[in-house]
Amino acid sequence: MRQSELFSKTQKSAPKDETSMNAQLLIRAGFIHKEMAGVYSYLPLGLRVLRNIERIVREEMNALGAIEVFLSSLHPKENWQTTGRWKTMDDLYRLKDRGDREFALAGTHEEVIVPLLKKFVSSYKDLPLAVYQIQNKFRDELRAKSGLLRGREFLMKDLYSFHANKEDMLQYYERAKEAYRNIFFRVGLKAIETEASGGTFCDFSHEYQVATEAGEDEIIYCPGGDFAANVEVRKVKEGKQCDLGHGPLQKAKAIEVGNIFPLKDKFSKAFKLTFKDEKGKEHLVQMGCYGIGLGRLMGTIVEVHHDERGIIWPREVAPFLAHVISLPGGEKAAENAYEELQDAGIEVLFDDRQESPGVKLADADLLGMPFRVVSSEKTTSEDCFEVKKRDKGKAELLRKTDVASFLTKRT
RNA sequence: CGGAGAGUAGUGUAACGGUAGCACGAAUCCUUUGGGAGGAUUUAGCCCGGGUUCGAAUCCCGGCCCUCCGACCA
Repeated sequence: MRQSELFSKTQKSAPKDETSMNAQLLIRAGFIHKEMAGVYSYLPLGLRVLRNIERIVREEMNALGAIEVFLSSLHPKENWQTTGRWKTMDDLYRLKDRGDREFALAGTHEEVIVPLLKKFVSSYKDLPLAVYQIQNKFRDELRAKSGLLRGREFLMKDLYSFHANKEDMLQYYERAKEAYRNIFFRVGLKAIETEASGGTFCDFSHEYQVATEAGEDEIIYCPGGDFAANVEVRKVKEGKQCDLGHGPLQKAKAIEVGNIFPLKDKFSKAFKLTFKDEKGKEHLVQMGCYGIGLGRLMGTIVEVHHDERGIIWPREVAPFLAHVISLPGGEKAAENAYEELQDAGIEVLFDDRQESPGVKLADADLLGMPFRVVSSEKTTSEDCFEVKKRDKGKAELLRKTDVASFLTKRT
């Protein structure tokens, strides 16, 4: 993509009210636009990041054997009355149509997926079954905050699994953990699998927590990685020695980027979602549900991967792998590099704008592509390009023909 | 929802109760070009509604809205 054709622009200063790093950097860099507190639009570069996160999540969900659907956002009030949450879910958006008929705006989708599956699930032969979607959720947060970290409207991947018995559900639950670990690793986050409360749903759940001061949760974890719990479950104390000799347990603030629940029959009971076994006997379906907030994930990545100059996107989620910068004397070679790198299958943002070198280099740091490829009078005279990794201090001169392989090399 | 702070141009920031100014951005032209370049000309603003006052960006009241702390939170 040519930067001269990109309508979003960078800002030198962040909006004065934004104190959270992800909001400051993503707004300054033109990735997102705030419509109101907790509600954001995604601009071209931000959308590319979001789509990359979605792609990773889809790949891992599909590998888990889950099937994608797209459920409605407007829900009949009756479904929410059936589970009792029309009254009890405080952050549920409730709305009326012109005839005063009431609806819920999707805050989550158990109320839709469970009754939906009643239509299709009746036999043990229909199980197990796992469906997921990537879709907006709406929650009437009393206090939306911290940029993309807590919104009123946000993109979520929600997976629901359905099983003939609890053992099968718990087995799938373990496989889902594996998928979640893969997802967080691929988006460049070190997520700690954390024991957490099951809330009103079940005895326990697991959260995926990324330790950072920007977080609003608190976890206690073993530095050796064999135990972690949200402080809400109070099973252990900070400072207690780890049983396996990894030293004292530590406390840290963290962002919850994922949460998985062994629901059992909580919702299948409410909607009477049942199946008949081999002998014709009827049982409640056992369920699990598994969520990841994708916008929050993007915000978390920025919280963790940035420096004083801007964002440092991990490779798999970066909007483009390379940022080709055309400086005076290197314009023509830059054009060639733009075409040739794309021909080699590399996604390139090409800064072809008529701006001073200082502006272009500062913007490259702010936007945060993993590689910066500079073409100038100096590099052209040596038949080279200057290549710099965003997270490394020094640049190196590479022969033009070596650049593509250098960028695609996994290091 | 409780508490605190803030709303002035696209962004950031000034102005004692008395002419709304500066920087960046944007536009035009000239000169520049390896870390947010210089000159000239131009563009654009007091969150909304009341009140006090000769006069309100400024003081008072109400509302809206944003941020932060807390509470809440699949």
